[in-house]
Amino acid sequence: MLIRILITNEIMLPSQFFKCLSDETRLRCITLLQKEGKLCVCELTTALALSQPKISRHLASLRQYNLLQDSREGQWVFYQINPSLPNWAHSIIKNTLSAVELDSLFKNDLKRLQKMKNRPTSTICC
Amino acid sequence: MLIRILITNEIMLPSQFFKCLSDETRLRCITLLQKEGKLCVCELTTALALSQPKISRHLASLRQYNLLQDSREGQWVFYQINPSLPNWAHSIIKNTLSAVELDSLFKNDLKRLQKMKNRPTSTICC
DNA sequence: TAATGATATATGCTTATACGTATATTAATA
DNA sequence: TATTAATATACGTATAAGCATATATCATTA
Repeated sequence: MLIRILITNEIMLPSQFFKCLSDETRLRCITLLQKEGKLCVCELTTALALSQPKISRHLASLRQYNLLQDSREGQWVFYQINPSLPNWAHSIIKNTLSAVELDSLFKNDLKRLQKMKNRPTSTICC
Repeated sequence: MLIRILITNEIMLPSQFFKCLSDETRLRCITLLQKEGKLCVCELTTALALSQPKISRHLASLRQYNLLQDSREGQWVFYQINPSLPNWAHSIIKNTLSAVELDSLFKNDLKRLQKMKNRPTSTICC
C-alpha cells in the first residue's frame, strides 16, 4: 500500500533545489523534460541509456522534492517539470538547459530519444 | 608546503556547480559574496555565525571548483565570486540572490556583517 | 625572536548518497 | 485468471559529505 504525502504550499529551499540538480542523472532528466515537456519513464530510460530502477529512483526523489509532477496514463507514468515551481526555479532550469543544449552528452540523449521506436504519447494536454 | 594546482580554461560542469550550491553554508557564502563583492574569512565567519574551520573548509571547496577566487592581503584572505565564471553560472547566482534576499536567514547574515566591528577593508580594487 | 591574530588543514566520526540486483506493484491484454 | 510490459521499491554495500575538535601555517607586530 502506497501512501504518498502531498504537501501543498511547500516551500522550495534553494539549497534543496540545487541538491536535486547536483546529480548528473537527475540533471539530464530535468533538462530533457524542460526541452521536451512531458516524458514517460521508459522514454527517459532509453534517452539516458541507464537502468530503469536508477531512473525511477531519481525521478521519485525529484517528485518528492516537488521539482517534478507525475501523471499515470494507463501503463505509463509521465513526468514533467512542476509548473507551479517558483519563478526563480523555473529561470534556473531554463538557464541550465541553455548551458547544456550544445553539449554532446545532452545531444546524444536527445538523439536516442528521437530514434526510439514505439514511443507512447500522452493524450492529456498540458 | 602548499601546492595549488591551477587549471586554466577549466570546464564548469553544471552538476558540479550545483553541488557547490547544494549546501546551506556554501550557499549563504555565495549569496553574501554576490551581494557584497569581496569578504574575508573572518567577515563570513561573523556574518554566518559559524566556526572558522567550517567556513574555511567550505570556502576552500568553492575555490577548488572555481566558483570563488581568493586573494591574500596581509593577514586576511579575501574571497569573491570568480569573475570569469561562464555567463550561465553568473546568471544562476544572481537569480539565487534575488530568491534569497527577502529571506530572514539571509537578512540576518547581512545584519551581523554590518554590525561587525573592525572590519578589514580590501585595498585592492576590483 | 616571541607572541598574536587570521586562516588552513588533519583526524576521527557520523550520516547521507548512490548504486546494482532482486523483487514487488500496477495496468493492460490474452 | 495468467501473462506481460511498465514502473516502483527494498536491501545490502560502497563511497562521499559534513562535522567538531585539535593543531598547523602564515603574516604581523612587539
